[in-house]
Amino acid sequence: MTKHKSVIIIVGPTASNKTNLSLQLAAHFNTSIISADSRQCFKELNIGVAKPSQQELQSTKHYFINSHSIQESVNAQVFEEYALKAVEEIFQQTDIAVMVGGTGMYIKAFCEGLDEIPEVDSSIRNQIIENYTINGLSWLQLEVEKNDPSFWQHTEQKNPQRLIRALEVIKSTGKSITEFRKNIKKERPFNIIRIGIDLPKEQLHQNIEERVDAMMNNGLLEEVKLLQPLQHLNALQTVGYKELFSYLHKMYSLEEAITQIKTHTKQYAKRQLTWFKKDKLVNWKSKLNLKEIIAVI
RNA sequence: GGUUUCGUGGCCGAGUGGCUAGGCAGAGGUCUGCAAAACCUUUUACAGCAGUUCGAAUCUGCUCGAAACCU
Repeated sequence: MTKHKSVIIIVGPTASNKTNLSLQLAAHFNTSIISADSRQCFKELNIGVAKPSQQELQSTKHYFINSHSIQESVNAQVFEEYALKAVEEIFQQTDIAVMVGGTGMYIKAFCEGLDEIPEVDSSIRNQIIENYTINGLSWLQLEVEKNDPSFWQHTEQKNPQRLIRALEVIKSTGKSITEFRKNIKKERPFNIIRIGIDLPKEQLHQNIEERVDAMMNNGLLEEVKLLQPLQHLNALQTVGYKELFSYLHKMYSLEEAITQIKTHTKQYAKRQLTWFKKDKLVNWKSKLNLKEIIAVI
């Protein structure tokens, strides 16, 4: 059975003009766009996450943009489910869907699926986090070593997020998280075409600096001030927001905060590239040439 | 002109005879439910010259440079 439906995924670092390309593609194929971005899905975040403009959002249907609240917990599994549904919906109209985004893990979850792990009761999770907050990393390390020694041997032992995850799974299911990790890539009922945008580093850095300046001119600081009461939320541990919270706490000057945003955005872009370069199925392009990309498809 | 204090890697900063300071930035990387997160690896020093010493970023002298005060 050959698959006659396809999802075109545009990946690449932040500020590489992916949004623009995705809009052109969607217009060309008369289809919709699924955003694969862990921050643009939040309706409360606007200027700092470089969303498409109102006009662009009206001209093309976008999924996973403004679809969630920063109060909700959004993660790779939520995205996988949401995006698969969206694709199904799009395929009722046409044979091609466009996905665009920079969140590597979300895209991986969409393409390959995640192993089934039973949902963890939030009270278990909260208790672990509370204990960790009070007793620190060494407590977490001891707990994991005691409860799940096989996982402990093979994990990043100083990475609290991974340790918390392993601990909550074994406490809630009685089984090690390693038992759930089958590493089976799910087969999707559609083709996946991956296109990566890779600009020269100097160009990318220049784009980033210009975009940060533009965000400030467009009122990012005002947006951040309004969100200040919620700054503890994970969704606000975001480049462009956390630095301005620090500025508002007088930890450094506005000028320093802006420099930090630029630096952190460049670091983020580098991490994105590291992730996507590992994916051998990505077809890399250095120019935003629609014809060239359509030729690949 | 004089007195004093100081000069540590791209930046901040500890060290006052022998033992990797550390942080930031830079470079490279990891990744199955917080991923714009979290974590790992890593390059670059002791202003210069001469001296004391087995051994000097650390002590002495001179030179250069900076700051403060005095005239």
